[in-house]
Amino acid sequence: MADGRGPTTNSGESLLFLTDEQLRQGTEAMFFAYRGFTADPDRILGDMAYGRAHHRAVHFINRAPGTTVNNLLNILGVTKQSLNRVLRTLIADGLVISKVGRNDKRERHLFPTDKGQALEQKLSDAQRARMRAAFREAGPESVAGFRKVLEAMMDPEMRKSYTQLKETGA
Amino acid sequence: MADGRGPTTNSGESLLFLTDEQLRQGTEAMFFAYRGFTADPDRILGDMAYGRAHHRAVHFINRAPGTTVNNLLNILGVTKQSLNRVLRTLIADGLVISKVGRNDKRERHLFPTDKGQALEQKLSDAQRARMRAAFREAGPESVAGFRKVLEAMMDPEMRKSYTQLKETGA
DNA sequence: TTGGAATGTCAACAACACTGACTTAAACTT
DNA sequence: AAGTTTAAGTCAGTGTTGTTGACATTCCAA
Repeated sequence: MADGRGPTTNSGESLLFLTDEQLRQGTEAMFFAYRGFTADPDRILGDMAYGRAHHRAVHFINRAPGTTVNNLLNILGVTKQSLNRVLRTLIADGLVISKVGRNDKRERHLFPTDKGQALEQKLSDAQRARMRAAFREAGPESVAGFRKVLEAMMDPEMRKSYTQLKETGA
Repeated sequence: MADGRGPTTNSGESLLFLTDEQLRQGTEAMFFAYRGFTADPDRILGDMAYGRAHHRAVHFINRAPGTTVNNLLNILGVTKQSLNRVLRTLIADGLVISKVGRNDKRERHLFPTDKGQALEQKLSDAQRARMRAAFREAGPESVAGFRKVLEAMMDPEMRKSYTQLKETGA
């Protein structure tokens, strides 16, 4: 439908990469790739009593130790009730420690334990293995483009979180 | 850990894009971008009695009209019970029609109705608007890299489905 | 001291996935 | 013709993850 646009002269430069068909392929690529992206950690988590939400929490607590609950809430984009359920089990199982803030005692700062770090390592090893293979197959220029498009696809607030984390880890 | 690797001479060519830090950033980019990717359709679906699963089903039925239930099952990667729940409501609400196969009467072929096409259009318009903006911002070369990396990240079977669909729509 | 912010908890609920068991009908296979 | 396999659909139960809404606690700040 309204799709059969050939390589018409688009006022000078070719904008073929913006056709509906190209966009639809991009959509489907995101869908299928995200499935692959989560498949390996999901398989590991399936054997335990944990799920994807635990993985995400553990990941960002490892990435930014000492982060507050509220900060984590913003990064993960879920309700505090939802996060709290996950956090409770992680704390109870000794993967995460919650420390009362020194300056502001209302805040709780979250830290991974050795056990928590071990789990994160195990999960991200599996995930990174796939990404490493994909990066290697695609090459450095493709990886740069990959990152650029993904960044442009984020909500502005998420982009801010992403950039902050990026600068932290550099 | 084991992260402080500077720009060492990697036996000739630079493999900096494969460092743990780069891979972690790729992971987080996927996470944040996927959130943005699904945000717009989710907002629309939230007002109705439908969810993301309905979106996916409607999308692929529109994309490949006449597809069988089994085929859809493979594409979506869910159990038939899970798909059936979604399909039942879509058929009941007149968004999808199920036709008995002519050659093989055990099979059901799925087609979108006008109403189903309208919903798909509405959802994918929102999703494509964001992707179009991201593509435009990133540029054609980046888009090519984006697609290349995503393809490499898929499970082989998913990649097959993706390629098939791509050839169908071209 | 009153108001608001941060955190946490309880309860109820919905979406979406899963497993397992079973039925029906059609199509094959021996 | 009888038996097996395949495609689809159904019923029941369960688990994870998300949502609201209501409420308590603690602490900071006006």
